Amino acid sequence: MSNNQFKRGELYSFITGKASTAIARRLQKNFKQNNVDITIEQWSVLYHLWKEDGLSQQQLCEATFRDKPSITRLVDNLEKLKLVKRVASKNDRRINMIYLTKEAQQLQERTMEIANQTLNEALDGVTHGQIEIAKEVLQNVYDNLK
Amino acid sequence: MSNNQFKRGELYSFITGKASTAIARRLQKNFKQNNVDITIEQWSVLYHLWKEDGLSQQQLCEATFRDKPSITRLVDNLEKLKLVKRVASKNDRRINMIYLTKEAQQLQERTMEIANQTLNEALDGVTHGQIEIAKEVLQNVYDNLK
DNA sequence: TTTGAATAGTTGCTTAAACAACTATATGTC
DNA sequence: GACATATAGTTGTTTAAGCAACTATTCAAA
Repeated sequence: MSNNQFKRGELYSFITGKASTAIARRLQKNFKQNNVDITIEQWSVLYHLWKEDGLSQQQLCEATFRDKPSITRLVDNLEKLKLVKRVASKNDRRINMIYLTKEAQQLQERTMEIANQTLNEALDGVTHGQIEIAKEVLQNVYDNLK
Repeated sequence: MSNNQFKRGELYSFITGKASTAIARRLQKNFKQNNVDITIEQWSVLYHLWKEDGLSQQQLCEATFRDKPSITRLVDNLEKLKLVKRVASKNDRRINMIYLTKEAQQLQERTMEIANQTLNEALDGVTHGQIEIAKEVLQNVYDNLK
């Protein structure tokens, strides 16, 4: 089934993802205002480590939809900030397991609160039903392209 | 009215905009396969100039949701590619009017075709009604944050 | 067991975003 | 007209994405 239901202006806005850009910018701003000095990209890596600590870089690639060089460099920067540590796997020395430091563990509650608040700001006036449909569409788009 | 209807995993995916990232990557790939050697960011600037040639850099900032340095550098690169020209305004010498070259005019039809095809790939299996609702939600989010 | 392929991660290069600080021109007010 | 202020654009710096080419380790097949 083929669709061609977008007028050009709408197409453009969909492609550029101006809504997700706006959310990202607002989240970054809210981090800054709360003296959380990390980027949202760094936060997105921590987010997955809070769910499961000790992921490999490869697993972080899959979780965050980033390529390997991007994760290498994000982990580099998180290590400089003393938020994670690389630990070579004993079974397979190609693999780096990434572990959170205590400092990073303490960031979880604070930043998740800020992220939730940001999402509430973003979704003000949007109904639950609308959100469900938007989620379905975005997931469908992602599945079509991955 | 406040919403807190996202579970964390969903929140994350919404914030990271993985759908729009996927569309952007696919569009870039499709450009490349068709030997269109521009970035999608450069294309997004050309897109607005095709709608109205001779916009100022400031107007391009507003149209593309970018800040001034971003537009300065995109126009720099488009100028290097000989796709646009800066022309100082006679009325107000602070202003650069950006004009498409013939080369850039010829890109319009080809690239819009690729963009439309890409969007069709992305939206395969999504109904018109769903798209309408998703658009509303994304616009609402954007308006809440701008 | 050696050789070739696959996997995990790194490095180099180019493009872009965000922010602050800057220059140049225009405007408005006294 | 002089001075403060606003506006348009540029430059410097840091962070990140995407791609290709690279190293190191593991695995598999002959």
